[in-house]
Amino acid sequence: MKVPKVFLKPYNSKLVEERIYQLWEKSGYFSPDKIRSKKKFLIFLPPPNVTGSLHLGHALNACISDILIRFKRMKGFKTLWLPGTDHAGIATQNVVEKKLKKEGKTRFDLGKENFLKRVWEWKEKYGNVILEQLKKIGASCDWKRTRFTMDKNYSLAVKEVFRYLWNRGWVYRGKRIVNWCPRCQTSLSDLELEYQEEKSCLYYIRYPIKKKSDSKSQLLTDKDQTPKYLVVATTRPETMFGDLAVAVNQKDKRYRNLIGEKVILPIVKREIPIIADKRVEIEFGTGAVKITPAHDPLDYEIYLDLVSKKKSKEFQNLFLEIPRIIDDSARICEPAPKKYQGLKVKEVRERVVEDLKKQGLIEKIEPYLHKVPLCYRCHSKIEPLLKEQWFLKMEELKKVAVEAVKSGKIKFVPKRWERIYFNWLKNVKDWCLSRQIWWGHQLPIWECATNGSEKWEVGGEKGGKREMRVEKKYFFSLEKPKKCPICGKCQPKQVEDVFDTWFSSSLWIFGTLNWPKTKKEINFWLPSDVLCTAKDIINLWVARMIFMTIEICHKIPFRDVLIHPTILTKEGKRMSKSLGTGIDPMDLIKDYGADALRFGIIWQYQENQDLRWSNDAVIAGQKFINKIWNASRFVFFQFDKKISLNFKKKSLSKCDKKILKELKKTKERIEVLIESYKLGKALRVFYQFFWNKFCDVYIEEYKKLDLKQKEKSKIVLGYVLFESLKIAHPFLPFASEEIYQHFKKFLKKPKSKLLLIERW
RNA sequence: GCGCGUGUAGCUCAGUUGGUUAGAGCGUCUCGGUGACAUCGAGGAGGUCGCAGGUUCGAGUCCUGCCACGCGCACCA
Repeated sequence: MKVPKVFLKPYNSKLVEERIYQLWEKSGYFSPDKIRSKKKFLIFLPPPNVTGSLHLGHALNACISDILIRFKRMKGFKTLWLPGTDHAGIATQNVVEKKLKKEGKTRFDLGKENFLKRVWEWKEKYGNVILEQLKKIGASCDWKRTRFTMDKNYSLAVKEVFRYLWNRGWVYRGKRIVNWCPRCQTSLSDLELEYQEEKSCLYYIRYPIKKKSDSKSQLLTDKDQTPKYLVVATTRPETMFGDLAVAVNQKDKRYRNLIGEKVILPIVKREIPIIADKRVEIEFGTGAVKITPAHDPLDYEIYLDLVSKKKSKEFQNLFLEIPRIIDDSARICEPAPKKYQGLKVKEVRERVVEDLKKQGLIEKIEPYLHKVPLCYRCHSKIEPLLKEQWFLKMEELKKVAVEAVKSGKIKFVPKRWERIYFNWLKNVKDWCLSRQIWWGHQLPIWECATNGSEKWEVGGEKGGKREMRVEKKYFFSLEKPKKCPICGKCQPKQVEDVFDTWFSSSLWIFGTLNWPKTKKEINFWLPSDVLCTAKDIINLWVARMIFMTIEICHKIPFRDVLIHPTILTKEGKRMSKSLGTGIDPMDLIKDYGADALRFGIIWQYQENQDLRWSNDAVIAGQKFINKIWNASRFVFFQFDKKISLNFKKKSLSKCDKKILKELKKTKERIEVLIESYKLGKALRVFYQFFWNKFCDVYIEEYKKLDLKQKEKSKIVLGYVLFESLKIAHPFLPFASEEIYQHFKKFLKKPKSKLLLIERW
């Protein structure tokens, strides 16, 4: 038989990949609906942000999942790899805002409605780029089931989950120091921060001590007297206008007798008490801390303690109102002195220090290295501000999450990542759900317009004290209410805040399975088999999916959590687009082909270690694919007529028996390795078998056989190649499928139209 | 400060429960177009296995300490 013209050397991915992918898609076998089987296998694609484009990390993730899915599909499982995208609240809003900025506009110029229109337009245009890129690397997702976190049904799921949590009494409006991004103009959760080292200063400021016996305040700054100051060390002198007290440790002998006395806050000359708190570290700075409840979480807690204990009754009147002296744009505001108002925090810091110096109130300034929190989306400096936000109580949910992993129902692979998970859950604070951006799911909470009294109560456990609003003012409603259920007469307004984007992500498992419209799919599909993801979203996403899915569906979301390594640059640095250290997988596909890229990624993928990317492995992949290609050509040249792959044991030569034995061993080993996610090793085992055993040894020995034996052995030749193609397919789907399409023509009775669905 | 990970050939990495001469890919060197394959074949060079101790008949592998790099968490007044 003639070898078809397209079967030319060398292998050319450009002539193959698109055509083959269409063949697969058209066949419908990416969908589970076409597969009849009692065994099922489900993987959820971690939904990439609509702002995203594929990087090597995504590619690694996709390769692993695709190998598992393809393997299981060939094993006869009803397989579903469910894809989708995440609306990615802040990230997406920022992208569109940046675009607007180029037009010289802000989102406020457009107004909410028009701005959201623009975001939707942007999403429709660019939101699916990453999914198209996934197709290029061969991902066999069921694209018909592609979901988006703001689909109609998904949005309903968000509301229904919230209703559930609301009815459980786990949602409350609380006052707390939140991480505020002055650029994005929103609160952020602790997990949405990045930290950066910053060289700054520790300022030692003298707070004059008010004389005890004096009824009138009198500053003790006369040079003749021994000046009596309480020296406070701070990195943020500009916040001093918000000070309500100075705290010392009761065990600190230096200050013990000062507790209960008062100091004069410099510049504004306000009297504030000296209080005791055990959280003040004696060794740090001077051992005296200024307490600024509106701008520091620890200070706020100390404040709450004082208020709730009512121990310090004499200070009560000082604590009526917490002065907030930094506004939402990180500028100094009232009640700070007029001269500083409207200026940026950093500028005021310098000015305050200057002013204090003039008054001789700066004792010393030390250089100080510390980490400052940044917004993980726009990298602006976070300003801790006292704010009212919506919180979700974590007490019960965290128990659920801990139990699921501790009991072994959910396993982390490698196991050591469990520690990260448990550690976070152990210390987790209530989840700040509300964001002050526009792009996202608006909270289904409504506000009664008539009942506006302020009633707050301090509650919560130790270390997690909070102020909670207790009076009836807000209520849950799925739709716009016709009548206010609280007062019965007003027209309630929906709260403007939207959900933390990770709140909607936490419902991914069941939101994508058409809950709440139906429970059928959940019952059929859950739990999924493995979640393949990166370590940086273990808490942000994985943990939250675990408790949410168990709480809502009473089923675990997945059995295994496969944490894959991070792909680093050759220098061991993080790949980043902005630093120009990123490598675009699409470029590699152009240069070497998708299979070569997949080979390169999986070849370098070892379970434990972050990998330093090297293109060499992709080159090796290209060579290997070409090797398979050429070996196949050789095999096909042997066929002068259609054959069947059934051989008789009697007719086998010595080398036939040997290679068949090796094949069997290889196949079994690879199966075990794939099942335990050791894909890099599996690929190497196959590589060695095919190249060293099959090509180098068996084919060479075959050539030496006499004509009569060759006639019998060519069936073995074909059989081993066929089996090899099957093994190769999950790893190198395009080339193996292309070769199979040619192979089919030489077979008397080809079982399947596609290698994709050949039985492993 | 606490914890985790890593350190093996020029580069990227394997190395099972301690057991001969420490492996692969890429690169490099020599030779070779011989029935698929030069994106190939045959062969070679290249390693004090981070450092220092210890356990052992025997350590890349186990223990202790140290060094270097990376990461996470806490503190961050």
